[in-house]
Amino acid sequence: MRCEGILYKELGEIGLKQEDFKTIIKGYKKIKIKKGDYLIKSGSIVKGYYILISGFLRSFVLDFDGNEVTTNFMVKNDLILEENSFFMQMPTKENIIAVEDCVLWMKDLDTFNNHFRLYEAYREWGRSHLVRNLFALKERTFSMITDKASERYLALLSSRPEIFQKASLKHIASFLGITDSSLSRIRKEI
Amino acid sequence: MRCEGILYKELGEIGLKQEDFKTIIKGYKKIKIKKGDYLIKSGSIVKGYYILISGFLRSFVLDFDGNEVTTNFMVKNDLILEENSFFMQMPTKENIIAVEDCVLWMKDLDTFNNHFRLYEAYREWGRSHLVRNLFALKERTFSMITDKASERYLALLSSRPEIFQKASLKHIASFLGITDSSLSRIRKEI
DNA sequence: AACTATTCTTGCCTAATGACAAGATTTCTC
DNA sequence: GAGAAATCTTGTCATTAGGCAAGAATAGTT
Repeated sequence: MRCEGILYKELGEIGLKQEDFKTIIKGYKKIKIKKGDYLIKSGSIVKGYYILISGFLRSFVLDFDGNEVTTNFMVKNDLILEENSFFMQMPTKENIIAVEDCVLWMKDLDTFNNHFRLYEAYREWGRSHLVRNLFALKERTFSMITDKASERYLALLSSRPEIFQKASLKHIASFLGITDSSLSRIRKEI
Repeated sequence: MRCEGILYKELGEIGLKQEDFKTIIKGYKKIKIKKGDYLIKSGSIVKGYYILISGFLRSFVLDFDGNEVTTNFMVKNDLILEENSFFMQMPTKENIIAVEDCVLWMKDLDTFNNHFRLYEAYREWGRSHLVRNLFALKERTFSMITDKASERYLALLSSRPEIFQKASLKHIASFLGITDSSLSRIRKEI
């Protein structure tokens, strides 16, 4: 099936035996959500991690005044994992909303833990995802400190151009840590 | 031995059998470094993760112009883990330098992987540390976007007061993402 | 197509922070 | 404890980005 290609791509190359691979694959359920639906809602406990088959998602948190601050965008093939809530089973502060209709693979914590215990290669895979997320976040924080908004804008434009096809400038601005007016002016300059 | 108290505190409560606990403890080597020494140097491959027994450390990266940007401070009991370099065995961009003489427990990757494979409780422990680090980093990034410098200063002052005893204002300023002059003015206001 | 809502741009003014440099203060070293 | 080095403060001025509000442009809806 076409959709499973993503799981093969993600998990097919990490050195699992054929049958173990099948078990792991079976642990995923396919789910669909509509544009505007929430995949994760602030205050709830995240029940699974996801791999995005198709569509586009945006995550955000609310600041003190209730304004949305966009924390990330997720495109096809991305792993969607709110670590703190998923692993600790605590209410999350994050919201993840579908910007377009989305199809995803989902795996719940029990299944995950089971497979994690059984398969070393799967553990490696999970760990490397966590590490990559951490690394990306560190880079983002660093960039917030050292680069000015226009530089962050250009960097994002060249590293993740898909975002600009699907997200509004308002949300991109908030992801960059600036207001939409400022982003508009920056774009005018360039 | 007094130092081992930290390991007991970290690892004693995670539900390991007595003998497994002993094996894990034995995997640590004690190391000492002097004030001004580097625990981790940019460009090198990190060979272990550490638990700080005593002393104070500061991590930083260099920006484009070669200026230090302080990324964190580490106090007694903290876990010191440069995930990307340790797990992926790639050269790190981070530097970690001893602000005071330090004593640490260290565990290398092979030993870690071994124990990680054998003991589920140890896996849990490692995972929860990664998750906590990620969470803290997310909070920091969020704060960089939503709070102004003076608020970040006050938040740091109340959440991690030890830092103000041991780090210079210059380094604290850079951790907060501002210049030392700005920090000086902020402190004057308050 | 007409209406509405949302997004995006722009103007004007203000606030926050940086850059640079000069002193003041503290710390370190011999 | 004298001198050097690093740290911290302060002043002046420039730059960046925000707040607010009004239009322009776009998308969504019936």
